[in-house]
Amino acid sequence: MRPSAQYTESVTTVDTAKPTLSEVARRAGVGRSSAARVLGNYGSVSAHTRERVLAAARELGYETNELARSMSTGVTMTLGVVVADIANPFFAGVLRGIADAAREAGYGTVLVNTDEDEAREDEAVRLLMGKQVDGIVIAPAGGAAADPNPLRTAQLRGVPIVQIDRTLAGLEADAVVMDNRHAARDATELLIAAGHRRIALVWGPARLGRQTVTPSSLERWATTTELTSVGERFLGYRAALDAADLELDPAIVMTGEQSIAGVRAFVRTVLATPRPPTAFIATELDAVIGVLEEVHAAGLRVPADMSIVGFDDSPWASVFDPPITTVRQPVQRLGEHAARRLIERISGAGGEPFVDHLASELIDRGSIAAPRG
Amino acid sequence: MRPSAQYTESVTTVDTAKPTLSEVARRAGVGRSSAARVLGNYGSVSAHTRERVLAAARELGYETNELARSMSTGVTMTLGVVVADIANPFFAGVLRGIADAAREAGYGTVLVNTDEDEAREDEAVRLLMGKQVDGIVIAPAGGAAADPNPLRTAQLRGVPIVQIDRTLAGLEADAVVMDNRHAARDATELLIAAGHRRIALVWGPARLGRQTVTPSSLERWATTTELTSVGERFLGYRAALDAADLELDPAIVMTGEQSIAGVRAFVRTVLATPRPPTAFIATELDAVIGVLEEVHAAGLRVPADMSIVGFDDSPWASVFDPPITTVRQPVQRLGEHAARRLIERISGAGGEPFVDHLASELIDRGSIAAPRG
DNA sequence: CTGTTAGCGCCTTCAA
DNA sequence: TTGAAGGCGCTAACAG
Repeated sequence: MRPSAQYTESVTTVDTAKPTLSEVARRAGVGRSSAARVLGNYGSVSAHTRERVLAAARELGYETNELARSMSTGVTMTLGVVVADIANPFFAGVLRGIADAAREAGYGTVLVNTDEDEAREDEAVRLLMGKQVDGIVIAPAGGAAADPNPLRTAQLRGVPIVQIDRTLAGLEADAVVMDNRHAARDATELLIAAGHRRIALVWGPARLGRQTVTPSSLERWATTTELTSVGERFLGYRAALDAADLELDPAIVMTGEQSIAGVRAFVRTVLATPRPPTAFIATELDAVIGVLEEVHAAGLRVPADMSIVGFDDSPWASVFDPPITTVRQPVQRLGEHAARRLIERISGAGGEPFVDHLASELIDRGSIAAPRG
Repeated sequence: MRPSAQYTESVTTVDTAKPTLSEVARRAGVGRSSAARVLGNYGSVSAHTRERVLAAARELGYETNELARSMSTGVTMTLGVVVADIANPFFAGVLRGIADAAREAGYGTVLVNTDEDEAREDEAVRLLMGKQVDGIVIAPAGGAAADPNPLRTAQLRGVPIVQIDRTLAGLEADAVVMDNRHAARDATELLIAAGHRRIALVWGPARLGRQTVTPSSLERWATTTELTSVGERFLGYRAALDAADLELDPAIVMTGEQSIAGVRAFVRTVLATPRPPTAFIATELDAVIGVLEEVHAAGLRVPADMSIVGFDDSPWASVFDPPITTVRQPVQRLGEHAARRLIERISGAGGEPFVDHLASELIDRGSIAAPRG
């Protein structure tokens, strides 16, 4: 006969609903607050009551209602995460890092996708605020859209925010980003070192539009406090060209629609040119795929006829023939840093907002060779 | 002068904290319940009060506290999701589907990773229950570990559960899975049709261990109510062989450590055999990568020397040279189905638990050819 | 249509 | 050490 057998009847009765602290207290024959003290372990209780309460809790299968707890403590132990698309390996890795670091610190994670849509992003932040998350990790999509911007409001309300992957111009919040500028510069320099002089960038900043790249338009890019992966990669690319005294030819910097289709169109156009590039830097997964497709379709061989460097490493890149040289980004680490930073802020860490730059790694495989003739 | 200018002072005062329904009511000069009625839009209120309340809410930047709402309604409008690893493209896609379908129905999503660890899974379920989620989507890792299994307890407590990707033997809950058996059978038949007679399966069920595959051991697999992707794929493979009167050779069914390293070891061993297989079916992303690596390392050409069919399609597979024939699984759809089903159950839908099988698509590209002479 | 009165389950003074 | 009482912000019956 098991110790709890005597209670069997009431157990079966109660078992079907969620037992509350009061029920545990009653069954243990103690006051609610005593039960609360041992179940929430705080305050002090006699060894005797503690055991009685614990036993009662076990028998009832008691599980504390975090909602109620949050209600009275004002803390939910929950982090909100807002990203464009969790199906994108980049964000998936980041989320993994966030979730792990959060869990380690006892925090849960609620997720919202926005597809880079500002309205949905605002909605997402509002939702998270409604759920009373303790902090928010966000890859901000656009500028502050509405005037009473939910993100800023959240800050005002005292909810810490950590930006990832990008940075908003007017938002005074911590950020964890890749060191995209360096990564792109390294990639470009690797190609230059191999002898390339005409290196196409796929894709570059969409905003460049059709306008010629002037020193002043570039200056804007260089001096804004806003960080975008595309913008930074462009600047790194440019810096490398500058350092090598190579001219930046806007014709081989993709500025159109940022999609696989856009990439394919751009690559096809550029290859049909009198002076086609001898190498491509593909700054996104989709860019890599698009370039690979079109280069292949054009009957060019990598790296003999065309050199390629990609971003967003994948196991596939290494089994490719030839293995593709890529920039590997510590996505998971980025997520961990962001979560840890956020939790520090939640815990009251002060100080100016700062940007955490994570170095990525250039994995030199076999997709670069000297340019033809 | 903007309409709210007259309130500027109090706005600034209050703006820094989260305004409550009471404050809105006070400022609007109405009772709490009236404010509650318009903000929660239920009951009926005069147009006049409604406007006053709305105005006050806007001025204060009021946002309803979902926690408190949940507290009194007993509903959180939140789905819990438990998966092995969100960084895995399969689960990432599934999660995307879940999140989308959930959002559409007004539900939020909280995520927990388990790394296929049963203890962490139990912990995860408990956590979700603590957060009072309305339902749980789970890719169950193992058998019901502890006796008071959290998952079963959750069910007892009235929280609906939908299993995805796999199925637990004793769990009476809905499930949404891929039709792995058919997919594997189709893949195998495609190879057989191309003339292959020795087709290796990478990987197969780990449990097969070193034991010989006997009719009875197979029967167990076939009759259990437990569904695993590996097991089902193995059965599909076997069914295709049976139908073609081909013998199943355990030597070319991988049963070891399910990892890239395990795959490489297996492939190397099998290739060194007197009668190596002429084709590989790789049932996981990692299996595909491992096979590709080793086949390449062995100097074999695809598909001339070796045919390959993979699972878990990827953009990379199509830009590969040759493009890899793969089984594409509607991962996102799987997530959507699971979430919808779960929400139906939450909304009170009755009926026996049932299993929803999703068909996957065999994308025939270029990695299959007739076996060498 | 409106305000009053109770809770939801927990934490937290405050006396005892 | 322990219990009683009040409150977190909201919804929900209940009168008026």
